[in-house]
Amino acid sequence: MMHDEVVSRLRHVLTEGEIPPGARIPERELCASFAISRTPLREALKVLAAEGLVVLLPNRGSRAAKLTRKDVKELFEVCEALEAAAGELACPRISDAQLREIAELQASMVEHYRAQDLLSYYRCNRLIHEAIVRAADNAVLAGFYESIAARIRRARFITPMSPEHWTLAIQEHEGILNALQRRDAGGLAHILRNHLRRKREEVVRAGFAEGE
Amino acid sequence: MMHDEVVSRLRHVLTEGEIPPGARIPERELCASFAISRTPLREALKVLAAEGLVVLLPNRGSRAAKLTRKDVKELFEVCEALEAAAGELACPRISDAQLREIAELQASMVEHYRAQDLLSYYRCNRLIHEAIVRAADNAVLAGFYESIAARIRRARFITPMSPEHWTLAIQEHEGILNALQRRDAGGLAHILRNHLRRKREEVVRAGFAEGE
DNA sequence: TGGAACCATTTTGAATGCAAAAATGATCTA
DNA sequence: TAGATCATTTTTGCATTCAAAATGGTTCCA
Repeated sequence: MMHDEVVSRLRHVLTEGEIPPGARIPERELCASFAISRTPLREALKVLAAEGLVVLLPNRGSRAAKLTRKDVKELFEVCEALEAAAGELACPRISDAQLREIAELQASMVEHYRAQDLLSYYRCNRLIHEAIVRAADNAVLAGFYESIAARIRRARFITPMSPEHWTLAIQEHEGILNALQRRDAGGLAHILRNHLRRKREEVVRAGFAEGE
Repeated sequence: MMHDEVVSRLRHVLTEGEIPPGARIPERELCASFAISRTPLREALKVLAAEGLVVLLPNRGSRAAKLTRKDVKELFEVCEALEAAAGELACPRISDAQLREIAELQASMVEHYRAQDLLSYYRCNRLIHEAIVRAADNAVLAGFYESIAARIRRARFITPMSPEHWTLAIQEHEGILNALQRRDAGGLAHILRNHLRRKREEVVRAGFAEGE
């Protein structure tokens, strides 16, 4: 198995919640389940520790990182800056095909909203944001965004969504698509910032705390 | 030796130019010079590969990453967003002591400019930018900034600086300090963006290319 | 009975060993 | 002599091993 694949799989295990935040990471079990030895697994753990998904306690093993309130605040602050930058860069760079793709995603997202299908809604939402970042055509930015998003995702997963927020989020997304289509970089950046700020409040309000 | 220390030392070896970009990383030599075995060194290599300082070629060892023109462009684009965000966040958060510290750094930087001491100037410049990021009080942002700056630094080190650019940079820094003192978040973000954009042009103009 | 001290077990972090892949270079052929 | 082929050496990636540290449990004594 490729090194990057181990990192990806481990990241998936951590982000998609199979190991809850704060829990010990069972080195031996994961070795068995990935069918690799401790060496490559430990390499992957160090990489994810550098990313902030894992905390390494010297001589006491590794744990899935907990998100403190401050972490959430910091992650959202940076995410805001990155998404706004992505939006600004995407406006002049986005292709018509990419624009169509986002419009389609937007349409199905609205469908899921109508059907009150939260999970499918989240999936579309995520795909749209990722598509915007991709349209910015900046690998460094995309990497950082992925890393931030992975950490935030866990927090968002556990927050319920109030009907008002949901409606508002849909409206904001209309604005995002609109700004993209008009190639209004400044406007898009502004909307994305507000969008993120609201999401952040939502997460924080949801009484979010995994411990400090 | 602590794991993080190996990463730091290796990062230093790579960024401060002891191993030129594109060069093979001599695993055995580094093991000897750090007095460690291959396992912890390889762990550090994977971490730095995730950071983008090292490229791992499967079964063909690791090399110090080369910066292509596109890399430089991408790094500066992200750096712009991060520094602007840092400036915005720093304005309401910066303490008087931190402000004084930056003012002092600014003063000695001007001194070095007068003395045409480029190296000392660079050092002060770097410390100022780092101080602003620190004042933003956001560990995630600081981590990303450090990672970006480490990669950019090598490019900047090899670019000479024209007298006009240097004078302009000094002027921009006056503006930066001024905006900080006035706690003008928007203004500071704007100046930092321009400042970075100019630095980027400088680097690109310097015929920068380590290869594609 | 409560707690401290001690020992066995487990876990961690790093060195070493081993098999597979790549680089090197020596030989052979046209 | 140039190029190809194959054996040798080196390097890489991973599994295993080993020492040190932490954990857990038991015993012993106040």
